[in-house]
Amino acid sequence: MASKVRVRFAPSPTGYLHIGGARTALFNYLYARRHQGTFVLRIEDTDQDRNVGDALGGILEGLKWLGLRWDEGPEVGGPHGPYFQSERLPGYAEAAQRLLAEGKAYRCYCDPEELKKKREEAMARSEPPKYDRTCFRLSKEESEARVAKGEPFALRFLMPEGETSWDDEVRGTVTFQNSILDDLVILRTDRHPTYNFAAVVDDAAMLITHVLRGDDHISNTPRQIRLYQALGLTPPRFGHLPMILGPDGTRLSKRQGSVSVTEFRDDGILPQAMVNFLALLGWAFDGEREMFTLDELTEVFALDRVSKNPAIFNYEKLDWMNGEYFRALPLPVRSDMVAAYLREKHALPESAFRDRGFLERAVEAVGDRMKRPRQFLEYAGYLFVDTVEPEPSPWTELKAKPAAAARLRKLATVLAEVEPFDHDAIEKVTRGLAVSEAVKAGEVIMPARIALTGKKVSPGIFDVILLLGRERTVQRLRHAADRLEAESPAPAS
RNA sequence: GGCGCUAUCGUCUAGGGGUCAGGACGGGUGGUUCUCAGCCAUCAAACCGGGGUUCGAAUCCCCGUAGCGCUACCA
Repeated sequence: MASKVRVRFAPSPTGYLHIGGARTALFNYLYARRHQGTFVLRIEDTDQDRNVGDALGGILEGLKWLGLRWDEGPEVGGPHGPYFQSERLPGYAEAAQRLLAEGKAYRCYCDPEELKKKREEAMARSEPPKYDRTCFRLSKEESEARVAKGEPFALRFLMPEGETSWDDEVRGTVTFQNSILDDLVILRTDRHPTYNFAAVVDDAAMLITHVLRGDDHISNTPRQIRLYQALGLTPPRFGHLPMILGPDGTRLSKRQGSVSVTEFRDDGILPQAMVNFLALLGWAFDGEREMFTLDELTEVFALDRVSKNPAIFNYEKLDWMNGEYFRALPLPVRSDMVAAYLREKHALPESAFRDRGFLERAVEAVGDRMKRPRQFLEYAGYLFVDTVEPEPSPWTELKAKPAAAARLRKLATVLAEVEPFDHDAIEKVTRGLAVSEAVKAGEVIMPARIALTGKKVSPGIFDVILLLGRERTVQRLRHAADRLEAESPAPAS
């Protein structure tokens, strides 16, 4: 048995948890749980320029919402902390110093602006934009002299000759020629480490055994492996997960839809659905079964079933899956979610849905028409207003039926008297009216639906009537009849 | 430009020398029904191209092509 599995998710604090990051975190979490390992959360905040206010909050919030609890990291601590790179600076400096002392790194005094210019020129000449090792060629004396003078410098790693390859957990053997790898900067002028260096030092210090990350890191891997070797460390296993692309086939961006898990949450997506959907992006169980809870996923997740090709984010399928989970929720839970939605969006005055019993009955009536809380008002909005203004198309349709007004009146009359005022009795008199009118039930029901809800689509009409109550039902039916007669030309006699 | 990765229905994918190439989303049709949703049934929809290897290739190999990624004192 190899050493205990330790994996990590290492986001930089950008303020929100990106969907791609969430998938990476999920796969790491699943791998850890599957192997009774440890899931570490580490924050890569070494770039001073990019650090902003509450950059961490959104990420922690997103992970918690998805149910991905980390075993070590911010808020929970652990034996390999601190878990913020900004608090681990001495470690990087020490490691870099060692490389410098061993001749595996060298000081570079080049001006970043200058380098950038050179790089662009090289690109223009269509040559590989590689650092030209100007400072590597400096004599030891000169280099020392310049430090002594207090000249600022960065530390560069001296990339060895040869080639570097590794056995990737998802792609098999990957090989890079070292000649195309740069002498990368490991310590910046400001004494902060760069990403590749910090990641290596930390992954080693935190005893990470498997690095599972996005495909976009694949060309960082040979550099990191060389860094491990230079530091006398054994590299972990690497596994590169396929990218998640937007519908247009390029990197997922805001232009193409939501990209942060918080946005999805605020849109009424359930964490179970998000987790399930994300798991299926780049991984499959057997190609048949696709509904999994987080716990079920931890039982069956396997890296050898991770796909190699990039996956396009399919918003429709997420929506479908969300519906599956949402409909399965107990009524009170759905009702509470709808209430929370109405409150947060100020979609209705608070008083309109204060009656929890009523709201719950309305949610029940809407039933599986709803895939997300925000769809509630589409199917039940007319319950919370004093008068309905019919939508133009149904109203026109209604006006085309000469007998409609009279039937609405008759329905109003029977409903005004029916006892008890319950679902079965209402259904009985309504259908009875259709029989006595010698028409199909729909000929009574559809006009009633339009009169009562203003729409062509609604929950079952008897539920609507019951919810509206006798008073409002009768009033709306009569009002619609009045209006129909007023707007129609007088019938020819 | 260089380097790397990838290539099965529109999308997510299963399969991995002999299959009617399977499932799901989305789409079509029919049924249930007061509409819609749901449910049930059903249909259409794919192995990037070219060369090999082989009795046989979507599957293995090579070459193209395409897409994506990386090419920073960002992560």
